[in-house]
Amino acid sequence: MYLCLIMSNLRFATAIHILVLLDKNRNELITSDFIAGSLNVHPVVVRREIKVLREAGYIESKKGKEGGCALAMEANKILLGDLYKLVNKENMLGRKNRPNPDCAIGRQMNNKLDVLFNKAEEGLVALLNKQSLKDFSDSFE
Amino acid sequence: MYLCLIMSNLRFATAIHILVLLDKNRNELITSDFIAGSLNVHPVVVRREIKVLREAGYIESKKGKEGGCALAMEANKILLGDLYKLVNKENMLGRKNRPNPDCAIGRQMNNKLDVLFNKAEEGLVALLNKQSLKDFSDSFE
DNA sequence: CTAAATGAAACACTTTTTGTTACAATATTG
DNA sequence: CAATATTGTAACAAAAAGTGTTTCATTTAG
Repeated sequence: MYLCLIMSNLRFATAIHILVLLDKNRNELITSDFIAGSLNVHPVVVRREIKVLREAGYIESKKGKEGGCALAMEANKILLGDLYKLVNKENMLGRKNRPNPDCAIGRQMNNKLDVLFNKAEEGLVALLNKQSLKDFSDSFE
Repeated sequence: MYLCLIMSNLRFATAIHILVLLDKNRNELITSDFIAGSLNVHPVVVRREIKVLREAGYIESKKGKEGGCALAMEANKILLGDLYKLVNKENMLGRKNRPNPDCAIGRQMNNKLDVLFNKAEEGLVALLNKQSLKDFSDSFE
């Protein structure tokens, strides 16, 4: 398991933005250019995140002219904690030093930090999972 | 308030390592060189973190020959959630894009994310605050 | 005075993250 | 079938964040 405690990238904000737009435009195919316009980033950045969301089963996309993407799940089944884990999959664990193994404390430190970080991660994900994409999206006017 | 969800730096791990060493060597002044040896990093990196811990009142240091630093508080008064906030003070809020203000969704997004991130941060800090430096330090053999 | 330590600034280096270009593949429309 | 609009992806460039290092002034003990 991994733990990310500092949101040092924009991926969670980007992913949730994409999903809200798709939820607000159900029954339509939305292009990455349109999403990029709302997010104010490059369309390729959007497509990168779309790939992750698609592979996780949250959305599906259609290639070619008149293509675009749409939600592939009910919005109330998409939980924000799961989304958080998804976009931070690779580097979830809090970063650790490589302490001196000759030091009695240093030797044990990373195992202790792992325990601490894992507990924190579980709590955080559980907390975020109390809210679904639907809850979040419905809070918009 | 701020929220950091991904631990993309080593500062929390470094700060907690320093504090555990000081707790395990109470009644002694520990040099940044000694700490750096245990952490396996440059002494200046240690002194940078020591400055933050000192200004927060957790430790005090003595200059000059035979100098060093020591805990300035009881270890059970130092809560890990507070420590987490301290080392991530500047960039705690999850990072956000700068969405297009002409988009009805984009316009509202960052306020909504702030609410979400603040709630998550509070929960995370509360969870970490269940553990003090003493609890953590005592778990070492 | 000398030695050992902190304090702090400045800069270099590395890693992470984001932005951009380019182009192949695919599907729709006429 | 040709033209067009779109996704998908790779490769690279640029920017930002984080860490490492050098340097030196200051302080204190002996």
